[in-house]
Amino acid sequence: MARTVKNADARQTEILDTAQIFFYTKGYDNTAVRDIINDIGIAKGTFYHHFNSKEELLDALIDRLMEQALAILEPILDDNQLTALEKLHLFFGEVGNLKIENESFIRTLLPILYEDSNILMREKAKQSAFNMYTPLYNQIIQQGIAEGVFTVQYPNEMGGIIFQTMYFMSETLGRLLIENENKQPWSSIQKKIDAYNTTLDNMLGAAPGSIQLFDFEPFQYWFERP
Amino acid sequence: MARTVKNADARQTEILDTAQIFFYTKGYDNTAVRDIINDIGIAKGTFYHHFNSKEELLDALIDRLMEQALAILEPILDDNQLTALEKLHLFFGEVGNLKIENESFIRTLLPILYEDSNILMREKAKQSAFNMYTPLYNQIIQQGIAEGVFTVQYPNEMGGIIFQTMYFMSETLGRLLIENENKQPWSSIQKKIDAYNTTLDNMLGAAPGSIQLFDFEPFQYWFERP
DNA sequence: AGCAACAGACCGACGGTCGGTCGTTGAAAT
DNA sequence: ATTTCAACGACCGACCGTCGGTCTGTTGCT
Repeated sequence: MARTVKNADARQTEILDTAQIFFYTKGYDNTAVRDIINDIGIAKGTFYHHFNSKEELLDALIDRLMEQALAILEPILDDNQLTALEKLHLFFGEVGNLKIENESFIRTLLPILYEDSNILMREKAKQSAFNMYTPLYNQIIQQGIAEGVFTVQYPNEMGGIIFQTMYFMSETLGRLLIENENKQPWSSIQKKIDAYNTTLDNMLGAAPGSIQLFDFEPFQYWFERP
Repeated sequence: MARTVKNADARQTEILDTAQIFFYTKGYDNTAVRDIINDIGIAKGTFYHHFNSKEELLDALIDRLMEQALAILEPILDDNQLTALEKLHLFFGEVGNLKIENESFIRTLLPILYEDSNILMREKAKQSAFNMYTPLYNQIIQQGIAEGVFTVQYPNEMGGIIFQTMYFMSETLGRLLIENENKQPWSSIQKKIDAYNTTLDNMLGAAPGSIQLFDFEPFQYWFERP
């Protein structure tokens, strides 16, 4: 095969980009290294020259995703104009990609993401996200305490717990969005969301109704049009 | 090879027993179907006569584990002598196997359990446990509300959230127990546990100090002797 | 010349398949 | 009541395709 030489960074980016498309489309386990290299048009040896293993590729991909997320989150965190509650809501909305323009992307991604064959990717992403989010949340919580809107007994321990709760909420709702064949009425979904919001209020010692992680309208729209 | 015939149930149990030992010792991914059949002394075909796939074996094993757990939990749940708080604490202690006599077993199991190569097993177990625990917790929560010790706005949604929080606490502590090379002092571990207990108090609207999921003494002992 | 980038034949291990074997069993035939 | 025998299903193990990963080179840039 014709040989084309690129510098290492460009080739790695090319592999990462292609892998990301495959992982989002077929899932990690169901994507063979062969799929990726055939699509790019490189040989096995080239791939393993840049990555020591398939799993290392996954790690690199997740690292990149985390950097991209951090690039969105840090400006929010550092914005002195925003209250702690506003930051919390922005954190969830911005990176959760809960926007109407992302609908078709999310609708195709979610079923793949939650397949059994994609567990490794999900788990690694969760671990990385946990490590990234925890200090950020801790900072927001401290700000909230300073503003008098949060009352937290163990502030430095709370960021991680908040992340875990939000993560589980996302996972629960994500799975509902997939499985929902109009089985559950919107009211019961809304109740679940309210329960999580209330739980977060209680965890943070915030006034009832402080935490509102979802804009209901677009989300209801998603649920009722499967 | 010499041929021995057993009835289907006996053979399946034999395969399950052997698989369990291997999965607990080497992990799911690192156990080959060949390992299991060689150990028992049966052929490939025999295995696939009883189970359609390796993953189906895992599912069956987890189902069995859940049944065993349920056999412990239901008598506790149905015991009219116990308060909601007592049941909650028993639930955690009994099935968490947090007993001194299990120490060596847990010390060998945990590192295997939390290996990347064991994610599928962990995830499936979590899903099954979630489905099993949620209604049980809901029942305890209702009892607690009736007893006046819990104040919960969304009782039917709370069981799942409680499970998730406890699950994450277990995972966090389990990982700390593995990784801990005496890095973290006991006081910081204790603080984490306290944070989770307080969080659960807040989530359930219980009086501060109601939830005490750990006996500190044996657990501290585990942590300080790695 | 030297070295990073690339190529692709090759390897062992894996989960799973398939055609066939043989012990067991229950009902029909004696 | 005993014998026969066909159907059943537990069991066998050679075989298959695919996978991640290795190794021995070759190419082209500096």
